[in-house]
Amino acid sequence: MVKFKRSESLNNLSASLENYLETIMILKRKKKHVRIGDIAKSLNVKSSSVNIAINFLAENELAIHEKYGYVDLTNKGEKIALEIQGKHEILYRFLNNMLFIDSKIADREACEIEHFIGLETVHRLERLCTLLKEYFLVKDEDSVNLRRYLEKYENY
Amino acid sequence: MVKFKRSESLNNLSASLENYLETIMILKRKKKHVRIGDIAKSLNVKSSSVNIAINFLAENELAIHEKYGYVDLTNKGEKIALEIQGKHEILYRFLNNMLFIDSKIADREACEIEHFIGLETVHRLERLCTLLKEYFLVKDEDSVNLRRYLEKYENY
DNA sequence: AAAAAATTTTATATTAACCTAACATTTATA
DNA sequence: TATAAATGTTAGGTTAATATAAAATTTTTT
Repeated sequence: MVKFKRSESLNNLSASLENYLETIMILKRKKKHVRIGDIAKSLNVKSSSVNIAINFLAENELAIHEKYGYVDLTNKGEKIALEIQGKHEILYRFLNNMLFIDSKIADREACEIEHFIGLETVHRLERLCTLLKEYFLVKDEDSVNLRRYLEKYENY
Repeated sequence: MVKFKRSESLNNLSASLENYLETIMILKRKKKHVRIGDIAKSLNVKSSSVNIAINFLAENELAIHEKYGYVDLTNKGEKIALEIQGKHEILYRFLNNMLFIDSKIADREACEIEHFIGLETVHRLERLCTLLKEYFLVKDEDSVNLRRYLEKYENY
């Protein structure tokens, strides 16, 4: 029964732990009170796995969890969650609105890439999107043409 | 002593195994003969770890490895390695030439993202780069201006 | 060619992230 | 309110991916 043992100062979280933080935040927006089981269902893992991860986050002051009670984020945890969610959103929009990747695939890829891309990079990506929309995709027709051009190699 | 046990048909490789394939290919271009130790040095892991991974790849007909001898790729292994390297290259160029991300950071991020982004997505990304260069970054000045615009939030 | 050095392999250990199964607690209901 | 159902927790496994240490093999040097 090996659990989480990254006992040092914990300056950077794993993709998995980042996902737990992100999921708590998303669920909180819908349900107000988040429980271990909600997180498990949302992430498609067992509640025992969630329990261990959340307790680890709680030990590191990123989440709050009373036994058999609700799960919440600390300020520090929420800050990180918001950051990741921001990355996800920008990546998703780039993939879906600019590259016209199918929304399910775009979401899946954004969900992975968000853990490996720096804040500076996503900010620049966001600005590139804005710029392209303003100066390059002026008319609806432009967007249709871009899509047509990008999709040329669809059946690779 | 738990080793790799994904004995099923192995339709998709882990990021780690993809990196081993990619590394073998890159080293082969420089040295002709690749040894376990070269891979270890290149990936900053111990040769014992490399040994286990390469033998697993060999069992799955992606690499060739004679005891105490050289390491090579099978055709199947090379095909995968080329695919990943292609993704890396496109991602790197996008990050570095379009978003003006520092080359070391761009390389590091490309090296992670390459394992999570689909072929279709990178192909569209590549085409977007081509298009932007042709129609949007016509003069050198355009590129300078784009860079200035994207770097506005450098100190976030 | 024998000894020393370097490299590779094997055996064992560690860690993150999951799992199953059994136990504990809370909530709902008969 | 006692019991059943649902939910949460704990204990113990499994796997991928690494590590360390020691044994095996190859290469180099004396």
